[in-house]
Amino acid sequence: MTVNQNIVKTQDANCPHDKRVSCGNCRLNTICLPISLHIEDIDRLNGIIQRGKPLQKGDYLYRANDHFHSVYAIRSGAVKALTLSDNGEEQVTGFYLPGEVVGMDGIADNRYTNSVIALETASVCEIPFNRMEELSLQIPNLQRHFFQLMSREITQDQQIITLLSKSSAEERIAALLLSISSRNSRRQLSANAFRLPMSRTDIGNYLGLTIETVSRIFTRLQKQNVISVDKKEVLITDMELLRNIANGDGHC
Amino acid sequence: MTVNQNIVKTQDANCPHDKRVSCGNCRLNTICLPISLHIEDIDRLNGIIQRGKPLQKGDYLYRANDHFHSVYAIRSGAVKALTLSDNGEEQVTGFYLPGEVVGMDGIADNRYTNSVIALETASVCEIPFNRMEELSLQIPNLQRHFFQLMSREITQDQQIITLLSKSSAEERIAALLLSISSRNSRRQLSANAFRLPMSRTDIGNYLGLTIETVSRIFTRLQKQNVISVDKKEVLITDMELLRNIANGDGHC
DNA sequence: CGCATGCTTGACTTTGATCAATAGCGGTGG
DNA sequence: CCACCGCTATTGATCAAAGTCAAGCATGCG
Repeated sequence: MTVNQNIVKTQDANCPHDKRVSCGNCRLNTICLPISLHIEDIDRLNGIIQRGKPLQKGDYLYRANDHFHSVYAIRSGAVKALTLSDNGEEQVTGFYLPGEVVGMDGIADNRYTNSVIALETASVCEIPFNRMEELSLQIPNLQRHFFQLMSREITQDQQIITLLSKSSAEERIAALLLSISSRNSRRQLSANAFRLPMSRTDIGNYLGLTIETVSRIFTRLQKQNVISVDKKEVLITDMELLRNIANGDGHC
Repeated sequence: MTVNQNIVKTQDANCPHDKRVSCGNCRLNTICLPISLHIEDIDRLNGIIQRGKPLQKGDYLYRANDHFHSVYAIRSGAVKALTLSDNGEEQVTGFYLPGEVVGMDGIADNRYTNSVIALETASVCEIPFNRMEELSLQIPNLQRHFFQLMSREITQDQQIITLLSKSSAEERIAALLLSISSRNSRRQLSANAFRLPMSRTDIGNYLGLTIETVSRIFTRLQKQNVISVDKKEVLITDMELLRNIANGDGHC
């Protein structure tokens, strides 16, 4: 028994896609769960959560126009969300990393407006929305938590709006790098060295730039000794300067 | 008595800023309330709603960083929401017309991230959020309604992201005109003739364009006989063409 | 009336898009 | 093993859409 538990523990620690996890022992629960939830309430929430087999790179988690029934917390890996615009081209609306939640766009009309695609092998926790709603009626903090989650999505989308509306190509790239950096450090990973899970094309699409511009900015930032890029590996060598660039003080 | 009631009724019909309104008799309740709410539940919701004196043009409904305690349904007039970006300039994040709800950005961190300012004389219904939450625990449809409201805000913000990321200046203006048009017709107003409540500066700020570009696009659309503009009065003369322009088929 | 404000229009500049060529890399099969 | 392909990324040359700068006009208000 003790031996078995040790094995499980070891696998938990080593494999980020391990299915045998509950919210109670999940390393990400400070990110995706409200801090003020009681242990027994966490167990009740855990009881409704479904964990399937991991998505492979390129797999859809769901597609735009699918019937909505769940939101999903990313457990490992990374995904992108994208909408089809009226004239038919894709718009990447967000990248989601472990601990973050996708799918809330589907609540309004009971259909997802985004498609979500794995950028690399990724596992997710499925939260059936109807059951979460029922549970929320009994656990006020859970209700509050979901209101907050959705509100945060709103404020983040509005930050993207500001970025697209007001910032130069260089500022947009800098802001994206800083966003990924801070989200990594929230998960106890390095804020300075990381691997971008998405392609240049995805970055360009997300930031409203062409792939050529993205590439040029990366090399320019590298020449300015702000970052060092090797394919998808990024090393931020001058965090302070990167912040200045993101805030538009790059050239003044 | 009968006479008095008639007077009240007359004022209701004539003055959109009249305070003596309840959700039950509000002409906008199909827009801002869930259809599936029972009459007695509407009364309970109405019981927590506060209606103050109207805002005058330029008045703040609340300011970014204010402590969050309420969301607001616009009853009459129009308001704009704006954030301050990191480098200090304003970004208009939305225009809100009667029946629409502002303030949900404040839930995440108990502080508003936007400021909201009246574009013209406007009256609002204040919905204290804590009391709405309590009521939601007893009225599942109300909980669902707020999830949907917030989800709709998310999908709308994502549409703006797509607009800013992918569309030309002309497409952005066309899309804004169509948005206002359809929101007007939802309130039984003309889809073709209306008054823009916001300035050219606000439009440019919202759409990521300079005021000069906004002005030029308006005159260009007018020369193409798509719209007719006189100051803030807009007449859409070719709805079909305007839709084509918004979808990027304007020149192909 | 004179001044401030908001809008329009014109001339010129700049940023990022477009077009095009090339390089690197992983997989596949002869 | 290496020749070939497909895909992604980089780099350069040119172009165009929207920004900037500047001037002028209309409106409204003390």
